[in-house]
Amino acid sequence: MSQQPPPISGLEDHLGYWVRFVSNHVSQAFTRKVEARGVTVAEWVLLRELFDAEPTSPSLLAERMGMTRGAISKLVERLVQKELVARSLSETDRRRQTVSLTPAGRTLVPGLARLADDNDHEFFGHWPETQRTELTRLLQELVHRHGWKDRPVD
Amino acid sequence: MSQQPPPISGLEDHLGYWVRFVSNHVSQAFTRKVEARGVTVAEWVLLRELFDAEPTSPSLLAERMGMTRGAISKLVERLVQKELVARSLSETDRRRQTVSLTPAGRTLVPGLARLADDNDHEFFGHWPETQRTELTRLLQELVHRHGWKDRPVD
DNA sequence: CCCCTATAGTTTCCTAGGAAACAAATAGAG
DNA sequence: CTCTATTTGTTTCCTAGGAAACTATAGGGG
Repeated sequence: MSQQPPPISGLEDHLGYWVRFVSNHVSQAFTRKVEARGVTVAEWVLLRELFDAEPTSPSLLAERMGMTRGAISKLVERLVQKELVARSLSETDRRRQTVSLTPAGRTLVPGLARLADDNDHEFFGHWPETQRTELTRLLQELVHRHGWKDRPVD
Repeated sequence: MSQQPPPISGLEDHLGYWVRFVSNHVSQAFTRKVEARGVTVAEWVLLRELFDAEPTSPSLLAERMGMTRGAISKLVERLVQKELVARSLSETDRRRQTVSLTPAGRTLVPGLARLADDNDHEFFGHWPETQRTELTRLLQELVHRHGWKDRPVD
C-alpha cells in the first residue's frame, strides 16, 4: 500500500539521449576538422556523393541527402563559389542542370575522407574491432528497419 | 606487386556516420512529438533542467546545457512568452536573475517526459533489455572518457 | 495547337543558435 | 574611495536550412 513515486523520467534515462550526446560531439569534432579545410559537413557529403556518382542533378542530390531542393540550391551555389563544383545546363531540357566536381573538388575529396577516418578513429578506435562491428550492425539494422534512405547531414 | 586500390573511404564506412544517422532520426521524431505540445527540444531540455534544479541562473543553464549565454537569453525569453518560465531579479546583485518554472511549466514537464519515453520505446523498444543496457553503457563510457559535460540539445 | 498540370530549380521569409560587441553592475587592488 | 577588471545578461550580425511561393520549362489531353 505504499505510494508510487511519480515516474517522471530524466534526460539521461533515454538511450536516444546518449546516442545524441555522442553523435553531437563526434560530429562537432568532425565539423572542426573539415572546416579547417574550408568546407562544411554538408558540403563534404555532397562532394563525396559526387565523387562516386557524377554528374547528377540537384533534385537527385536533394533526394539522396534528405535535404530540400532549396537547401541544395544554396549548397551547390556555395560550392560553385569555392570552385569545387560546376553546374552545367542540359540542352535537351532547359529546366535541368547537372552538377559535377571540378578538378579541385575531386582532388579535395580523398583528404576529407582521411579526416573522416581520423575522426572515427579518434572516438571509436580504442574499442576492439568486434565491438565496432557489432555496434555498426545494430545501428544499420535500425536504419534498415525504418527504411531511412537519406544521408545524415548536420 | 599488384597495385593497391586508392583507399578513399565512403560515408558509410564510419561508425560516426551510423551514429549520426540514427541520432538524427530519433531526434527528429522526438522534435515532432514535442512540437505538437508547442515546445522545441531545447525548450524541453531547459524545462526538465528547471524541474529538478529550480531556481537557477541563465549562466548556469548555459553551462549545463552547453549553450552560449546569448542563446539561453533568447530561449528563456521564448519560454517567458509562453508563460512556462518566469524570470525574477536578484535584490542583492542587480546583474543576476533567477529562472523558475511557472505552474503551467511544471505541469507540462511530466507529459513531455512521457513523450521522451514513448520515443525511446518506438526506436529501441524492440531490443532486449540487455542490448539497450549494453549500448547505453558503451555510450556513457565514451561520454565519460572525454569528459563531456553539456546536455545534447538540437 | 492550346491549356492544364507537373517538374526543376530559385527565391523569400522564417527560425535557432554561435560569435562577438555591448551595457550594467560588482569586486578587488591600491 | 576610486579605478580597473570581471561577471551577467542582452543585442547585433551572421550562417544554415526548412517551407512555401515563384519562374521557367516541358508534357499531355482535348
